[in-house]
Amino acid sequence: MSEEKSLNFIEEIIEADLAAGKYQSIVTRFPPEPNGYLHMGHATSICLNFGLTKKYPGYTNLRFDDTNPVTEDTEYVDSIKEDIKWLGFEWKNELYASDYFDELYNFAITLIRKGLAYVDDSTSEEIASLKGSPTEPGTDSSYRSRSMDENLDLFERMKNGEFEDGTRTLRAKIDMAHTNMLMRDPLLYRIKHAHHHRTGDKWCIYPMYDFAHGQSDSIENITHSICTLEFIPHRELYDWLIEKLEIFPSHQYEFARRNLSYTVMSKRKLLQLVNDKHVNGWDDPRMPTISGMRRRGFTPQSIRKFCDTIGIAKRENIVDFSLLEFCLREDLNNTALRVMAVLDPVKLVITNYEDDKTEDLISENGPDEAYGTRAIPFSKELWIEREDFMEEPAKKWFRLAPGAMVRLKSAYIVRCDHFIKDENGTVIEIQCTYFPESKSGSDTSEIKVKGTIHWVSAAQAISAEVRLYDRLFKVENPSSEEGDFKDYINPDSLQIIYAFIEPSLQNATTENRYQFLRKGYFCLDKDSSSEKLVFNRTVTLKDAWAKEVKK
RNA sequence: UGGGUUAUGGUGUAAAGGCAGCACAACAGAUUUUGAUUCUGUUUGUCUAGGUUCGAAUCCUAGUAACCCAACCA
Repeated sequence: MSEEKSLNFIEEIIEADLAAGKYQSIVTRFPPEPNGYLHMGHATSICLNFGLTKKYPGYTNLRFDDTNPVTEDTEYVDSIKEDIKWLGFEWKNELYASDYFDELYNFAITLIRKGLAYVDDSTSEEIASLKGSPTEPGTDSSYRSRSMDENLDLFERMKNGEFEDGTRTLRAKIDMAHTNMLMRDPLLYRIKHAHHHRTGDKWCIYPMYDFAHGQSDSIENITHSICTLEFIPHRELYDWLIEKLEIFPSHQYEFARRNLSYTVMSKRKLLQLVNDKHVNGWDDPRMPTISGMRRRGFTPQSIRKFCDTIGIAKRENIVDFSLLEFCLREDLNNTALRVMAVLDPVKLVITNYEDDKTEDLISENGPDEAYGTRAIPFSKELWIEREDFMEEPAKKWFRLAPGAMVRLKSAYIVRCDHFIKDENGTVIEIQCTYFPESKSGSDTSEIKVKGTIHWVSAAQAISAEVRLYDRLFKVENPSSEEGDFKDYINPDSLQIIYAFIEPSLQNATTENRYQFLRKGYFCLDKDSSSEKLVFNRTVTLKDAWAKEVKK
């Protein structure tokens, strides 16, 4: 009795291919260029490609598309590998387009011998002007009719380093009047005297994307090469090269990249945010990078669930950020340890509690009994949340107010008798009496209260820095707004506060996730030390009262 | 003004000529020692105009809108 989950269009293609016996098993690949950090958009591609070969027989390669030495670096290779592993996926082979440089060079010679490629001495400006426009055909380069021998000779000399950068290129000979601009004699190789992160100074000519990607797919026997919509025009060239080279026929399929509301998702824009110091690096918890989200406290499960839920299609989209938050909270609710922390403290004094007494009260650690319990110190002076007291209570107010009663979570019911203000009118102390017989777990008081609030004992509380994050942008789709996307940055996306947290948190670890009761999910930040704890707010809890207040 | 791709509630995604479904969001209620969780229910949709058909989101015709393509980037 398997639940009937509908297939996305790529799964349909794969099932048809498998059913027709076209393939016995499939091979996919995740092909990042190592020139930046992975973000949520890559996560969809990773979940798709690796997910496919979990569902169907076959495997997925990790292939670094490193054909442009000036932008690429091993620093990125390492972070990409770390991010994929963290997301919970394993690649079959770790490969590099640069592994195929010799083979690619020979492919180019094959093309020249077939009269399908030529060396062009034109400058990039000349090439651009002869290219035509989408509505006008291009013009043949005057070098297009060079003899095969001359092409072979010049291409070899290009490889040998005889020419300066930009003085010559190798181009495919297709059709300068083609309606698809990419088929107008596309560049295959360019000269770059640059150091490559893997091949060093061995090469001074490097293949273009179009002459590397499809060929690498073919060399690896990739059956389904999945990319995003903007590569649709490339498919015609992809197929042309494979056909002329007579190599393994990989096929390209395209899906629409997923966009998330209230953020941006292009390497270029993310790089600007980092360079212009709008965020503190690629792993800033506000960034939609995998490393940023990891630091923020996202779990791999929640990201995988999200990718699975939004699915795959070919139309333009902006996914609600709230769906990501839902997937996050769903996972965190099941795993986070429950603790108490007061983010905006005000003193609460229990006037009828003994002055020097401290008692240990028992509180549950997690969402169910399996997580066990722990002892929390309770005493006469506590910190409670400032927003849990209202001098003049609103209607439907369940919390503290003069004369009102609430339960202190895992402790006693208290009644507010007095409060003290400073000269500015700010409440600085709330005085209560407690009901000893209302003790949590053995309550015989028969007092019913509607509200339960969290607290920490003032004497034992420890102080911690807490970083509260909000959305990075003020608008749903910063990229589609007038002017520069950076004009729409939310200036209040980071708020740093100092909170009182319960003493057990002294042993907090980065592996654990915590729910600060009634306040949200938090995780320990890497900036923490034994003297100073730093927590990141991953996401708030849903807040029905906040909605009520808005009305 | 050429070529390509796409159009289903506020959002994302199903329905391969036969009941427009699912999830998020929103709203209402129940439970609750977290105004959380959980549970129950409600609202909202096939781009437009024609046509074929017993029957159309799906097929046909004509429109409309959005996105992509003129880097020695990927």
